Amino acid sequence: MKKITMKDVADKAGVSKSTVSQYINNRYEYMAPATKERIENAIEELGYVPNYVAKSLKQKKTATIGVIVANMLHSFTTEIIRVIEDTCNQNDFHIFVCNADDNPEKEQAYITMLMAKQVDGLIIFPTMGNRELYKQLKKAQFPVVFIDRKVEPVLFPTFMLDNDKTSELAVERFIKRGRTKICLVGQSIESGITPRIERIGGYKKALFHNGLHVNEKWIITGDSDGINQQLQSLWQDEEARPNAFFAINGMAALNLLLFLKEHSIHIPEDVSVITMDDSPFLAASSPAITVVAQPNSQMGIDTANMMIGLIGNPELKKEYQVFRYPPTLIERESV
Amino acid sequence: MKKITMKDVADKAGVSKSTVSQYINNRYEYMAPATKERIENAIEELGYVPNYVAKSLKQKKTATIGVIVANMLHSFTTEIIRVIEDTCNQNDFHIFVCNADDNPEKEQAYITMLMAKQVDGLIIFPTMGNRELYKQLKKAQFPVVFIDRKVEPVLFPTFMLDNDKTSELAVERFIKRGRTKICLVGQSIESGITPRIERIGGYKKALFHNGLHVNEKWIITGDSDGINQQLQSLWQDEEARPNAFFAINGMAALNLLLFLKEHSIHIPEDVSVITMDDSPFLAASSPAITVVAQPNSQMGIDTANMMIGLIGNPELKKEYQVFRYPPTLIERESV
DNA sequence: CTGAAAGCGCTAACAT
DNA sequence: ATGTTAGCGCTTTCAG
Repeated sequence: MKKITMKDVADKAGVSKSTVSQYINNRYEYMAPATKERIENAIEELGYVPNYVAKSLKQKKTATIGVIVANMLHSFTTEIIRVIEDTCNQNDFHIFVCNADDNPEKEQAYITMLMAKQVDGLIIFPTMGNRELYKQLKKAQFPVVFIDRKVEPVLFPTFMLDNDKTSELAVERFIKRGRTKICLVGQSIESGITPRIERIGGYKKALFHNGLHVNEKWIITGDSDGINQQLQSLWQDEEARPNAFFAINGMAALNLLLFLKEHSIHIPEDVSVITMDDSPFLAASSPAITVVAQPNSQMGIDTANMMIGLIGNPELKKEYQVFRYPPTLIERESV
Repeated sequence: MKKITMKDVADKAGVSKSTVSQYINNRYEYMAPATKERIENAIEELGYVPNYVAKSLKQKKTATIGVIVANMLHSFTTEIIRVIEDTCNQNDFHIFVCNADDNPEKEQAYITMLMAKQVDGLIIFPTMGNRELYKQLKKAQFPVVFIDRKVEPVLFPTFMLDNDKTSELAVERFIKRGRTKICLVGQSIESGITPRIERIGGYKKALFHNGLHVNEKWIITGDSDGINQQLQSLWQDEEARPNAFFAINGMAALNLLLFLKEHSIHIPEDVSVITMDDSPFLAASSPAITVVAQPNSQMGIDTANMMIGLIGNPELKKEYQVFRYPPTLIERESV
């Protein structure tokens, strides 16, 4: 089963390749209606599909955007990918999604691979471990947009949640309810991932503004095991027990919920809980969990549009501002 | 910022393009060490990245596999994508993921697009709406593998859950607990999506084998609204009330859980619940939900390996068997 | 309105 | 051990 090429269509229709090319690219202006029809039929009969690889080579553009996500098992991520895909499709771009798994080496390998594949631009949830590479991309004036996390200096347009506000929303909700012994639970901040650091910063600021002091013991970060152990030991000391928990991401929320369940600590009677990254299950669970949600769709749409704009006019500014999005509190039953 | 090509490297190293090509493709056999080093340096200094588009055009293969998923917001889907990506990467293939959104037209557009991009093969979660297209792919002997759903006749290797067994596991667990008024909840079966149909079939068989009769009112399918309404009206009639619910996918589970919550129907005191598609949240909720889980990783690995095998030796058989995977019951607190 | 021809960046015989 | 050459399938001037 030989591949059908443009030449086959041209031969069958009795015209030259270039005329077929015109047809494929919807430039019928000066084409005789009869010619057009003959080409149409030939394509139909042969089942011809144009070869984008050849087209891309010639045009030096692929109409595809590489998307490198930090963790694609996260619903936050998939929701954003989905709107990015929609927005790109509307503008005749395709996206090539890669999962860096929060691993800088994988990220680097994917960036190189996507460049080799000649993508027209890159949307990245940066791992924070490839500053040098980002600089090179900037020097090459390659279109890049960051989302969710920022890398200093801000070489590329960056779209992020207002993480300070996020923590403020949670803390003030707890205070309103009269719970001031507030514990924050999150994943490791060792690799310097901005949202985590900013949310902790925002938590401290919010406590301060409300005249509460920061208890370092009430800032728990780590992997599943680490979080669990710290939760355990924190709970030993009855004096030190918090009466409210703010989980700053889905994984931390899970560990927290599991811990509370195991120890038969009741929500909201014993402790209040607010988590981030809404999931339908959080609304369906008992009690339904109050969350701070982020405007995923808008962030995805804006990111994609910025990317498309950059591809159209790849003149990068020296430095960029970070675009911030306001979080919202979705009140349910856990506070 | 001009793109660096192989010619630039060749000039700089004082060799010909073909020698550079040899180097790039790790064929150093007959290459003088000095030459190798000069090329190495030239590449380094120039920051040369090979152009895969040109390579693909020449070699008539792209080392990329297209993956068309039915719904990428589903955790079942993302988990499988992840292992497919890993398996492909280990074999030096890349994957291009597209989200058909359970829409046959989108699926068709993506198939055409991916063919145009010259992918070497296609892994598809089929929407069931493109039988003709599948036949054409078969006729062209194009490597395709189906996952999750089957299309009759089985033109391509197909990897699926043993859906009969799935329902049997749930039904028998309910019976063991003494709950025989078992209601099944699922999404619409109008478009003929196999897992849904098979799970309903399996449910009926399991009831029959256990001497229970099938009550059509206890088979609820539809979209969120539809499920909700049917649940409402079913619950009106106290005589007809089931005492066990089997939700055959994540979305149905959500609707069910929400309904039970709203009506303060307690799990497991009032009704038993088993759902499908495990999610960490199901383990953390109160009560923790018993689920029937599928071996996602194994299915993904086998699917990817089959695809890679097919690409290596694209001789499709006339017809294929369906590879079935056994589900497992994860007992928690909801039965 | 249509055709001829050059070339995108790379690979793979085939020479040397 | 390295260079020469002929395309891969398409687009795009430029002629006619």
